[in-house]
Amino acid sequence: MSRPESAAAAAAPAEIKGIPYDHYCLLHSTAHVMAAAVRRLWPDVKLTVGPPIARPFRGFYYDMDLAHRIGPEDLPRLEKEMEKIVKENVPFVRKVLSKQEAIELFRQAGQVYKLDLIEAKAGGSVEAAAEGVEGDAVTIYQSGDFIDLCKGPHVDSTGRCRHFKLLNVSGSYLWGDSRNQQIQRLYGIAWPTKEELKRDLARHESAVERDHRKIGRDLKLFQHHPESPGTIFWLPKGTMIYNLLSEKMRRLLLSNGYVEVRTPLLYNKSLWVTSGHWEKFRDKLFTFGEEDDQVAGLKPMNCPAHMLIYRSERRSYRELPLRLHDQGVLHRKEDRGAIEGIRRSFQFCQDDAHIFVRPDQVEEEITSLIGLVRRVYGAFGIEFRCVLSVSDWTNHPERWLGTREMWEKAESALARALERNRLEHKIDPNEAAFYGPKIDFITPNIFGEFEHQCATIQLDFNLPERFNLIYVDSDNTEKRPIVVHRAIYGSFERFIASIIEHTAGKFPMWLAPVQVKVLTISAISVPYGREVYRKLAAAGIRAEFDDRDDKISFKIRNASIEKVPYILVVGAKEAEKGSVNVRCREAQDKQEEMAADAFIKKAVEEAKMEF
RNA sequence: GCUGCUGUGGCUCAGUCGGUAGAGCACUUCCUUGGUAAGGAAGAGGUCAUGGGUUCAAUUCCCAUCAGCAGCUCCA
Repeated sequence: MSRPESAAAAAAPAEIKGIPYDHYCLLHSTAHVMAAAVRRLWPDVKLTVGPPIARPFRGFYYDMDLAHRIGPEDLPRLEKEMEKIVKENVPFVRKVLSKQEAIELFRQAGQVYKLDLIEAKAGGSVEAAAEGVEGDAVTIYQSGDFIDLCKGPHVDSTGRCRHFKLLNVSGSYLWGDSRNQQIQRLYGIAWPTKEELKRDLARHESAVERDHRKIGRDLKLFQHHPESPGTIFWLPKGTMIYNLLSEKMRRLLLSNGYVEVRTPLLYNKSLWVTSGHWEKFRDKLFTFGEEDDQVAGLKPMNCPAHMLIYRSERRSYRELPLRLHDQGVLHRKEDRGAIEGIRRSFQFCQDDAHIFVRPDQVEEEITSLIGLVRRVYGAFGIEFRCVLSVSDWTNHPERWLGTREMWEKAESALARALERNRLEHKIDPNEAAFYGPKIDFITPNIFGEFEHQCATIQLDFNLPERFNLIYVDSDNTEKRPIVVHRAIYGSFERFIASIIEHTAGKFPMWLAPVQVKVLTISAISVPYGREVYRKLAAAGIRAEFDDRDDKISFKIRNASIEKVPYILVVGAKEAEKGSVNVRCREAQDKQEEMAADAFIKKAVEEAKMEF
């Protein structure tokens, strides 16, 4: 390896940005190869940054500005050019220049964005140090005639970058800042061996099949219509899932000290002014009415309504924690490009609750919440990672309500709770809600990378202040409660999207919209089949009866595509014995004949809810 | 919202180098009564997203709008 920075190299970390070290080097190097190939085809290209990424899939991209619009049809050509560079097998050579030398080098090459990086003018989300600029020292890597500003590390030579694939092209903002111009971004993947590349490509293909939008359409769970863009029409089977989750959560919470409320959708502007939504969340509010004093808005959150309920009585310290659960319908006017199937829509519904606590109750409450999250996600086998989102008062004081002191208190309380529950977590500055810091629980995306925010626990010292909430303490003095905003599923819509993608539509027995499908062999067996179907229904099993005039193999194929957990085949043989022939989704090659009543008993047992 | 791409029967997709369209699945009817992932036949179904423009003629070319997709930005 021609990496002269021996000290640094010796202490190579196990992984960088969640990617194993060696793979990181390969991805980064392949990004250079891609950029070099782009420059050969379109010499006017001006490069910005091209890092390895862990999300939405493990790969790399390179952001670049060039006159030619790169389309999908250009990718094969570009890949050919990359293959040539790989064949040339030139080493990646690291050099350290002074700032002045580097500026001279990139100025001559016409790489203006690299100059911005060196001179720290990039701004946005880009950090110069990550690109190889540290003090007066500027690190560059050269491979053949291609030189790039880069901190490294890299593989030893372009010959290592043989197994790659370019995936797509899209737009991105210069320096990741939406106020800047749009440039082009090329995505790719790379692996050390052909087999690994093949496996990853297969994963990308199967991801399309797991996509909740496709499964939602195929299994008739939900649909969308242009007449109400960005919203969801829940079909009977999707509604079944929705209601089961809703009911299950309701029971879980009611047995954990919550009470449930129902609150209006529409409120006067004055409420939103009081809550701070008018100031900090205005662009997401759907509003009605022209004259200022008559303006009303659809709620984007339930919290202000719950503040009103809390404030409606004089509260004692003995009542706390007061936990108000609300499955109210929320509306948020999202950016059009942000809506995605049911995962993000204009209208949704959280398994929301606001918990009013005394300061001495915060940590315990959060601990028990973490327990509930673990219980629910464990039941589905969905993994999560935690992120502590905090405020950034230094750079964006305008984004937060209240005072810095309040925020620091809230943030350290959350950090302590995470510590106490031994939850590993990342800290994300500048990502807090406008009223308080939060712990988000992130679940895997379709590639298995942690991406989707579902459960959330948010601490709020601001709304109690704004709504002037008080309780009477044991010493008969008035005190201010703290509010915990929390959701376990997050939203039903988003959680269902995750379940669909996690299970690929093979819902667990208790959640499957159709649990059992009874198929008749021929017309003779219809009366017996109907009898079995009725018994199932009477036992509370969600069953369907397929007595159509079709061959059994055809009906089995259909039921299999619908991913029904149990298929019961009934013919003359079964009718005679009072049995059913059971075909299980999880072991389709093994069919088992058993007494109809025995199967019903087993199905009822398995259909019991799991948390 | 921004950049790029897409929009043909319910679904998946052909096609028309400008002369108003086709398949498979699904649907209806008939034949078939068949034992573990597609039996056969016939039929019905589309003003080719919408609105303009160019043209003798537009589903096809151009523009706009709407909707969707890949990202960016943002979030439950």
